[in-house]
Amino acid sequence: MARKEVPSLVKDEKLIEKRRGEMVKAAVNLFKENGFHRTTTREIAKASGFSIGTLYEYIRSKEDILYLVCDSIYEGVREKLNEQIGTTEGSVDHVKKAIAVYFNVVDEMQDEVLVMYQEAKSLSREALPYVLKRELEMTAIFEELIRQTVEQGELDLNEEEVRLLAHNILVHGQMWTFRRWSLRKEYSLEEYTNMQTQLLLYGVKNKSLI
Amino acid sequence: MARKEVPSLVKDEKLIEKRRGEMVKAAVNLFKENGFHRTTTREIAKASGFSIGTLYEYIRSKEDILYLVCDSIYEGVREKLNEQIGTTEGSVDHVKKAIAVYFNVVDEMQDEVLVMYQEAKSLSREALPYVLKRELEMTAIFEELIRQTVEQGELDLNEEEVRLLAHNILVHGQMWTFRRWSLRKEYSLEEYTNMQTQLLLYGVKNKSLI
Amino acid sequence: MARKEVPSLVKDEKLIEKRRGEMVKAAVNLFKENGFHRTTTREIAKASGFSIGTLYEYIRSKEDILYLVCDSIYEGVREKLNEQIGTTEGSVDHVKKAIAVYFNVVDEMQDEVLVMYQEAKSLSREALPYVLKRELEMTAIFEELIRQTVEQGELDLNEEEVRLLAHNILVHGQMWTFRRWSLRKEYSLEEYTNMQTQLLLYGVKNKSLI
Amino acid sequence: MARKEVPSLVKDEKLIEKRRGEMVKAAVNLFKENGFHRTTTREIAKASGFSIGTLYEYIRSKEDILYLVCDSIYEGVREKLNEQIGTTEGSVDHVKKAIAVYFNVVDEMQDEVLVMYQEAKSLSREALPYVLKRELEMTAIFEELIRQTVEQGELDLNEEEVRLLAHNILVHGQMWTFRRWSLRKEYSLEEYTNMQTQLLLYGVKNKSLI
DNA sequence: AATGAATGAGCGTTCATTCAT
DNA sequence: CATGAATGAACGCTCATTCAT
Repeated sequence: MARKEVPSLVKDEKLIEKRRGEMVKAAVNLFKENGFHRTTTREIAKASGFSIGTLYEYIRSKEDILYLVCDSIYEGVREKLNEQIGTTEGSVDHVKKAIAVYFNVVDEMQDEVLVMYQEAKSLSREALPYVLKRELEMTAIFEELIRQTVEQGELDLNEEEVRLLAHNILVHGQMWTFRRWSLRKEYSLEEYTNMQTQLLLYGVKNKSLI
Repeated sequence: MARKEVPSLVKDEKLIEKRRGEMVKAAVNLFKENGFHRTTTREIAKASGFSIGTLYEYIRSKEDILYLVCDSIYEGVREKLNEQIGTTEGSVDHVKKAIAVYFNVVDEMQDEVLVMYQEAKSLSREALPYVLKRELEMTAIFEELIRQTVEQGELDLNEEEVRLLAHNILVHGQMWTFRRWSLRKEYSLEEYTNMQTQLLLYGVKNKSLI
Repeated sequence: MARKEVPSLVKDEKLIEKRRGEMVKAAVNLFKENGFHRTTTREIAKASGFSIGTLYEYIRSKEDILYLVCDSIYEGVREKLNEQIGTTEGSVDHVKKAIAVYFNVVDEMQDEVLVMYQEAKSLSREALPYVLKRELEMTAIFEELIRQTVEQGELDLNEEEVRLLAHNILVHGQMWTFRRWSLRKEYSLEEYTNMQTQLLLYGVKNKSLI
Repeated sequence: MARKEVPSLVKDEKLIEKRRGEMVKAAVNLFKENGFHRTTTREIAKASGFSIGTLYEYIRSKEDILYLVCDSIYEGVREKLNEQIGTTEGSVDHVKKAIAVYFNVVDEMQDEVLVMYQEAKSLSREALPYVLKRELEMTAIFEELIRQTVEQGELDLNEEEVRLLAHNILVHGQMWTFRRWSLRKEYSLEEYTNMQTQLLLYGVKNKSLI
């Protein structure tokens, strides 16, 4: 199960790529504003600069657009992540760096990320697994990094904790977009990143431990 | 800004309360299954046991129902929380207890919680603040508890960290519903609660600290 | 398998009957003119004096209208036939009478009959059998009449021939509508009836028999 | 009024003939399966092995294809008929032979015949007469044959009866395709041919005559 | 002569909402 | 207070046809 094939009536693969890119871009903006259900296919066509007929030359259904949007956003996030993280032996510093990079990417693409997490539920039972797969792939990046750091002896976590920590990192990134109505008022991205990194890795300074 | 007033054509306040309760109950079940947009007012009326005409005697628009649903779910969570947490001086044990209680409540009402977080975005700009307010109230419960624990000297956090920790607790509860497709496979609620409590309060056992 | 149930959102059975009657009437006229596929649901709604929304309160799909149209036409033909033929012991005179009555009915309802035979093929595989059943019921009326006449000893036919003759009568009736572009130019209904009756029952005066 | 001229953007007459032949062949198969209205021009182009653009180089509109299809089917039936009947002086045996041949041809081309009679009504008022003309030409073949047989003194029919009998023969052939859902269950082609020939020419053995 | 991307009018259908009873 | 028939704007989608290449 790699990526879902979305059939098109147009034959030129290059053109498909290009046109779909334009459509996805327009769709993201509209979904951002009004959500998937409140956005009409005509609006998407118009905002992409195509007729409704042309839109349907490149997709089969409105839901295809949502899938392409989700897929494209994941791809965007992943790409930026890979660019900036690179592969190294694991270390706590590297994990911290990765968290910062990830939070940065999420911040840059906050609208897209928000759209994806809020609308993905509208995907059909057929398409959903492909998107969840992508989410797991992203989690896996952090899992691997943490696992290596554990292997290097810099962190002390069992396998289950590794996975949960990776989950938590992902979620805190998403929350920066989900709850921005609240978080943005209180923290800058840098503050949020520093504080969450601190809490994620060291927890609360806790006198009861003593 | 307390609760939003939803006007009704019916005068009898008792009746309004009762009927709306029935409508909300039916609506939650339908939203759970099909989401807000895919649920029709006719379906809600039918599932509530009323005619479509009667439905509109008690609300003005479909969105009113969504508002009432969100409000009612928050109320449900809050009620259960208050019942089981009570007010005490703060202590780390008390915080742990509260986390466990909260995660439990979220687990019991997982469908409702999911509905609320996924559909609230469909509320109009007018209604949304009322719901976000509710979210802040819930955060405040944990903030207060943590703040007291800090005051008791059992935790060492500044005000910003108090708020972020409260926020994180909330988020990890929601995450149990949001990401259940993945988490449920790996952990039981108890495991999840224990591990998250551990990570939230003590962070990762971290040799680099030494 | 009696008649196909066509669900309606409206509860009042009397009203359903009435409204559907109006819709069918309007639809027949439009189908006559433009055929089923070229007629839009909006045209049918308008010609019935309803909004498009009201139309869909009484039917589920455009095809339902076609089914109701076919059903209603068969019912019309059958009713008129039963009214005028009555049940008697079979006799050649009675058969002749029945043919004349049937041809008359077909002539009166020629537009409807034409519509039915030309458009029934557009019914779904699910609905078609119900309509074919109706056709067989009509054939059965003539079969029975002929069979009785054979039993009375006035005609000499085996069972297969009885059925084929009944079938031929039906077909010659339909032919009066199908090929009216040609037949009408040459014969009046009375002439057509007389000549076909003659040919059906006595065949060609045939010297080679001698 | 011979055959309708269908303009083409292509000059090469040979090529037009060839390409249209391929298009018609593909179209017949598709119309058979789904009817004229449910078949798209794209499907026809694809099934013919051409692009949609090329299709429109050889016809002006979808309806042109229907006309060509009908014309081609008539031509096919006529050709087969001429091949096998030949021209002779009329005789009852010859008429019987012609009926058998015609029923055979109709049986062989039953799908095509069905398509033609069911879809011809979708032709525009402009094209329809050309197709009806073809039908009359076919009737004329039988009229002539019967007329000759009358002249030979083997049958006793006036001119009107000649024409009606020819009509009836045509119609009974068509009915073998139209009503095959019923007839095929009861009779083989041979039985049907024999019985109809019997009834057409000799009518019912009728004791009331005596 | 051949291609196929582009077009947009028009289709069948839905559903939140109203209002006469 | 309760009902449910009526409404029509708006939706997702199709497909015959055109025309630049």
